[in-house]
Amino acid sequence: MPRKPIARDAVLDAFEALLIEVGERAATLDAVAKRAGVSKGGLLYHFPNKEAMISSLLERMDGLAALDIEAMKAAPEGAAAFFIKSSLWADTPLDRVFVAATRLAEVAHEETRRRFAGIQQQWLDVLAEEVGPEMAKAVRYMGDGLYFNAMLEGGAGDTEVKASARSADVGALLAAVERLRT
Amino acid sequence: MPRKPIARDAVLDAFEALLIEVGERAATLDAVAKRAGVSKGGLLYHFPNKEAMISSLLERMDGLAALDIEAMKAAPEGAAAFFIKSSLWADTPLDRVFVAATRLAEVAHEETRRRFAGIQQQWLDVLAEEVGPEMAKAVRYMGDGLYFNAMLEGGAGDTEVKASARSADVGALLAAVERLRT
DNA sequence: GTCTATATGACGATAGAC
DNA sequence: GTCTATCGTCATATAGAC
Repeated sequence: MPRKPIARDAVLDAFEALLIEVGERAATLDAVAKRAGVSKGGLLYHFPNKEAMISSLLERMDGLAALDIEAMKAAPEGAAAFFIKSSLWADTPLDRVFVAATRLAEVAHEETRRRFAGIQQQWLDVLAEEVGPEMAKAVRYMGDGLYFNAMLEGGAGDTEVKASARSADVGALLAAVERLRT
Repeated sequence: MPRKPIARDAVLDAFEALLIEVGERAATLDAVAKRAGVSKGGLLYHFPNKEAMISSLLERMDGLAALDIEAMKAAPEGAAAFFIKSSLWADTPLDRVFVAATRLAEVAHEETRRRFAGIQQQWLDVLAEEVGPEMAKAVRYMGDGLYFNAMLEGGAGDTEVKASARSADVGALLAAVERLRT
């Protein structure tokens, strides 16, 4: 029963971190290899080309998203409140892949966009069960907006200040969700 | 009283269109020149380097955004409803610069991020006057979410279908805004 | 498995003709 | 003002040693 290779994951972690911190353009094979502590040749042994690396990142995203959907369904505070709270950047593994993958989507990477659409639809379905299809949309867009702002900041300066500012906003959004629920 | 140069604007339009349709990475000087119908050398006569082209695009964005803020303040249906409606992609000049500029922000372009932050703050101020600071945030994030989804699609396939799907969502969001206003 | 070359091809930018 | 030609740099990917 062989364990999953470690170096491969380290490379993927480095790719993810660079996408988040410096954007798609600077997440080059050279930079990823250096950050992962391997040579470029070593990197390309694990992933024959860059597209393969992206594919693996999307696999990781789908896996973590599936776990998140389950947690959302089982959340005691309700799916809507869970969704808003988890739309806030918390540096979780899921947050990280999401932001990383968004950097790729912005570069017009079609496969990435398709994956996002699939996950968003699942969220919407769960939300609709709780608050109805109409209000589910309002909640969904609020969460997307929260996420969008986290993503726009990325590794920019003063990230902590902005992140805590958004954290305060979550209270307002949860209050809004309460009012919409009735 | 010399009119503004035409070729310059044509180049800027081409740059904007490419950012929207194919993303930052493919919006190269070669591609922009070709689309604008000039040679690369011709392009670089108007804009000494790529950064200058980006600066001009951001100037265009700020100018159009200022007009939008004024319209928002004067909107008969109220600022919040105006904001939600105008967050929908409608292929207006402002919509176009926004999406184009977002492509740059995603690539960790600091100056672009700063401009966005400035505009968002102005929106929030106007919204707060109408519905109070707390609910202004809810409205703002809904609008951001709407915008985020339009942006994620970009020039992707089947854009029209998705755009009309979001158009239907606006009704739900306006209903939500009504419930939050009271 | 991981490394050091190196090939190949873009991209941004400059020089200088017209 | 707009063009062609070209340079320097950097990115992806390949070949082959260890």
